[in-house]
Amino acid sequence: MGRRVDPERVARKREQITLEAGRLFSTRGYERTSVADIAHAAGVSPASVFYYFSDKAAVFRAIFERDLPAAEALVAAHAHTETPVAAILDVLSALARDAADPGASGMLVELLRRVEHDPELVAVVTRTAEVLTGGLAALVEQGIAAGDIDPSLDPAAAAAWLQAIVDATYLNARPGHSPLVELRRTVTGYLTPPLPEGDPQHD
Amino acid sequence: MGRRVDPERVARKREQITLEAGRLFSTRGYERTSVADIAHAAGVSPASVFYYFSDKAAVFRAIFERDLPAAEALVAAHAHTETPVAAILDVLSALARDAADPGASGMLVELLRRVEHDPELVAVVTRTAEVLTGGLAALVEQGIAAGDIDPSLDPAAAAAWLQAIVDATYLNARPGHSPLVELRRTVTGYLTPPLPEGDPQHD
DNA sequence: GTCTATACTCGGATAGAC
DNA sequence: GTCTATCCGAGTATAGAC
Repeated sequence: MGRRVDPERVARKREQITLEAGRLFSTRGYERTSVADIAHAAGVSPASVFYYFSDKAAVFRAIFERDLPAAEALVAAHAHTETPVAAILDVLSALARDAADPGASGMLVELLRRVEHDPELVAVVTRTAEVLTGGLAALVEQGIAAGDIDPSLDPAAAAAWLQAIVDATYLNARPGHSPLVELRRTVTGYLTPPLPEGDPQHD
Repeated sequence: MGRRVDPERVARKREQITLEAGRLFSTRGYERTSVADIAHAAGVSPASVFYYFSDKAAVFRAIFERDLPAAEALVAAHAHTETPVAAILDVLSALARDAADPGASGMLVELLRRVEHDPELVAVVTRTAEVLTGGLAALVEQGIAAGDIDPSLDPAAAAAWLQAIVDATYLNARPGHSPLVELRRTVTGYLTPPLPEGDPQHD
């Protein structure tokens, strides 16, 4: 009658393997990281990795499964605001926070590479992306309604573009240099109405 | 006494192999593309590939070797202008032109991945990047001098950031969607002085 | 549950004939 | 120059002992 498996122990083991795998994938790349490498880093045997994961691709997917709750929390935290543009900047800054981390850049690159070959990975990341896109699009709509954002923008398209800009900060990450200033300046410049010659003040 | 090798023929063969390799690398990825795949696509044997290239990595590098003259021509064509902001937009539009090509996104990702493991590839692409950065930085300086660009911007940093925005168009590429509108809007918004409350007119 | 050992496949690169 | 044939190393995944 004793419990056969300790789900908490399993979760810890998976977490441990996932952590080491993430480090290796981000630095060496997916194909150049062998399961033996992961097992060695995690202090287990290759066979144990296959006990906790169905195959190598599943190890990679596990890294991104925890992004969904984080994205939901981020969006929820800024859903109700009276300053939509500031909220957008906060969300994007949070997303770009890790850009300075040298491994994060490599991880994004590997992700972009892998999604083309792993349909299950697509399912994992599109859910996260949809949450972010939806949240950002809603904020863009609020900004338009408040008159702070150019009404000619399509909210969904703008949200996708803003995320692409954040991704670009990862790709062009340089050590010791935070992209936050450029990011803020770019985003505000993109969202703000172009002030076509004449309506300078309205208060 | 006849010439033993026909350099033009060699160039054509290399070009042919490079072309097919580029297609395969961009869709399947570097590691998942075997030399046998490239040879088959080019209609030659694997051994012939190694006759024209020292190894697989050299085939990949060859794809980017022709970018340097293109970059030099692009920069030279816009070096002397009286409308620096328009020139910058032209240069960036040209760079983003290929973003519509499906596969171009994959190629960018593969490149970013490979540079971390191939020092010779770094040498190839940094020369191209330096040409572009130098040309763009010069245009930014001219724009500042002309009063069209915010003087608080650092030309070199701005040039690097502009290239990051071009990368974003690749990441945001979707079939049937031209990135040029977002690109123009984003770049002008970034470069233009922010008009801080009070100096609406100056003529 | 975790290990050792291994079956099986595949890819890069070379040798040598023509 | 271009081919066929092949060597060698590596990597995923599994079988089965403990």
